[in-house]
Amino acid sequence: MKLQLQITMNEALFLRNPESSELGKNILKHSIQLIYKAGFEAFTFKKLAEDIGTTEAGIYRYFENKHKLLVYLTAWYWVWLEFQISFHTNNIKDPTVRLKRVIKLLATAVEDDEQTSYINESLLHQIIIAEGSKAYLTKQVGEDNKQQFFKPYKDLCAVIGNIILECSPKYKYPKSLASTIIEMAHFQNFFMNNLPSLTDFGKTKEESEIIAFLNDLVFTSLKKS
Amino acid sequence: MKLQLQITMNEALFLRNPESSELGKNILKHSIQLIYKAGFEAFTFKKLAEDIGTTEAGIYRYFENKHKLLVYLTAWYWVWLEFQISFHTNNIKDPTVRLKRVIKLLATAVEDDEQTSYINESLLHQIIIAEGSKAYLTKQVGEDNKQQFFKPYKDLCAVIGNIILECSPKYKYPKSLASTIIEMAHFQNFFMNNLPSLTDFGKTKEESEIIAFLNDLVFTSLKKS
DNA sequence: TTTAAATAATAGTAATACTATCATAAAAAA
DNA sequence: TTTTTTATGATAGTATTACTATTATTTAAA
Repeated sequence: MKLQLQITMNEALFLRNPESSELGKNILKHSIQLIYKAGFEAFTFKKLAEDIGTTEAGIYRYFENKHKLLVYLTAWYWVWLEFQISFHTNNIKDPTVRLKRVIKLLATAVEDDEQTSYINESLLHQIIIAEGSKAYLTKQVGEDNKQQFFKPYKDLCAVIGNIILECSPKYKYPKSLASTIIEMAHFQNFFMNNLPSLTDFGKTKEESEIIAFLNDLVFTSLKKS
Repeated sequence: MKLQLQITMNEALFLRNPESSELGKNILKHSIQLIYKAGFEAFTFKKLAEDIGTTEAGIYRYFENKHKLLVYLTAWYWVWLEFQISFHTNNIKDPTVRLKRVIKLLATAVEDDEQTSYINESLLHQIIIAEGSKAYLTKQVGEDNKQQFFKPYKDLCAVIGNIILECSPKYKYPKSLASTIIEMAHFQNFFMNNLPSLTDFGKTKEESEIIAFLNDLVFTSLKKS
């Protein structure tokens, strides 16, 4: 027996539910590997099909295009991460301890959790760092938003915003601080590894330093107010 | 007579210097308009050529591909912004006043300054907000960085980092805070206008609120240390 | 056992991202 | 002024991408 956590995704993100078949699961699994290896720009459905051993048309039955697939993967990640957060902060009363835990979860490379065999959370985390913003930095962001594609991201942001308010009820920018924490947990990681002079962690390249930076940033802001 | 400020760009960014000819200047001018209107993904050299009234091959004589053109535009913007910052903070002794001025310049929509007829700084600022990260969020970031394509961005970050240190010599994360300010000045703007629930400014959509948020974030961090 | 649904195999199209060639016009050097 | 260089325009062509459509075959459900 095995506990399987099933994430229900927005139906408008796919044509056929990829979690409902072997081919679908292979699409998720191999797209994560391919995007991770080649980057989103070089990633094509043709290469993905070859990788899986199916045809291009086969992929198109599941996803309209690669943008939708990226949005699907990012949405999946945010849902998963919100679950991780609620799991790991459960029963912690002190909101500052909870917020610290959140920052750590955001900024730490995840280990593949084996619960979902076809999603490698560790690779997916790396994809979110390097490609995640491309899901919304488009001309269709308004359309996509209307279809609720970014709800998981917004939900996570709201959760973190609420913890911030618990820490400091008078703080004026809980949501902006929440989105800042999320984005910076990823960007500082990308910068540290690729453009190190944009950070103070170029020497050590330690995630723990990003966590320390974010903790300092957040808790001095909250202590004051 | 007119004072013309000439920005010297990294030669590896182009095949032929676009500032050296009418066609080149047209490429810059129209690419800014097109990327602004259609977004970077939908932007092609063919459309650009049609817009200008030249041929695709004509564009390729100046830029190797559209990625290089985007990197060129972003690099140009950061050089220009650093000049704006040094101009507007000149003779201000108090580093906190200077840092506030910097935050304001980063977060404020610029007016087209007419000094450079073929570059519309206002549109370019919007492009940087929506497309700027795509210049470095690629698999080639390492290669591009070796060729110094991101030097203007890093220089600006260093300048801001130094002002931060002047404000607060013991602060431990000047460069990370600088890159956070730069990125968040843009991302909070994008979120405010496109995914407002990720911010606290969805109602008013005022840039002044972003500035207030960043000031609060930065100066509580610096006051403490 | 029939019927429906999913997949594989194949083909085809329009657009994208280029490269190459040659003629001509304009500007710089001789 | 003539020659030579350099930039542009016009045209063509290729490989890849981003799809859509059709039909046959396999698998699973009724």
